[in-house]
Amino acid sequence: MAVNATEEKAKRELHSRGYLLKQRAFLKVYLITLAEKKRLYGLQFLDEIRENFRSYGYRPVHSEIYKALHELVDEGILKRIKIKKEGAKFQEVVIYQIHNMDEVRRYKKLLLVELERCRGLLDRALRDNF
Amino acid sequence: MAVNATEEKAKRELHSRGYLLKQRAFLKVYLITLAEKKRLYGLQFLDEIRENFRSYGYRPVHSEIYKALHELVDEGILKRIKIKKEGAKFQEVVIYQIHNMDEVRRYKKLLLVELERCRGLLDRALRDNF
DNA sequence: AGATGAACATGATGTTCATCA
DNA sequence: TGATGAACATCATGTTCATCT
Repeated sequence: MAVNATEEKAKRELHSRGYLLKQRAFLKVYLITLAEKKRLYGLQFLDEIRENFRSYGYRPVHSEIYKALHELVDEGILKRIKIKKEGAKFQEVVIYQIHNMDEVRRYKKLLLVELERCRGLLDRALRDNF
Repeated sequence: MAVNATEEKAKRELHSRGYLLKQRAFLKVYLITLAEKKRLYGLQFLDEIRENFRSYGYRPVHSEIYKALHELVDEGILKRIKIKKEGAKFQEVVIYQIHNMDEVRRYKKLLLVELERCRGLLDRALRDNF
């Protein structure tokens, strides 16, 4: 009895009191999906996401991206790979790749439910107020 | 040149950096719509909204409702009416009613656009990641 | 006890600074 | 200068306290 504490904690990472999804979690699904498709480093993830949402006016900041990436690594979902970047200035860069596919599936499943819940909330608001 | 400062300010009341709608604004549309339909006081608004979103797991807190109501009054959208509540304990209660219909329309128009933008964001995320 | 409201605390996010290559 | 990251600041929201009937 008493609702599973682990579950409660998981919820709090998604939202507060059941309102809309936190930005951090929203970004994390995108980072996972992008990591599945391409080999990118921090600021490239940022660019991709900004570009994707340009028309929506959504423009996340770089520190949020880094924090999200760090969390994904801590949770064993992604892994870090340091790479010497090509070009005139041999700069070191941190690439993120999928670490554990089971964890990826678990997280995405969670987010699918959550995104649909949020969409339901907005649909409801649109119906109720307009 | 330089985007209208008033407009910028209005945006910041809706969201931060273009991410999803803030709870405060979300609640405000509901409070307006409810005030159009019924004569309610603070905690009754809260109950109605909680009941409406029970199945979504969304459960706002009382202080947010009061803050939202106060803002709506400050913005000239709602007006306060003090009423002696019936019953054994003649308690005073604050009813909220529509104050300015033009302001109501203006705010709702703004929120319609915003809610649709947010829904677009979520739809996009669902398509991009699943 | 129910209602209103303010004060205060926390936590998510944004801004700025530091370091490295 | 671009990239990474941490430190720090701010602000939205949640928790707690005070007051009144």
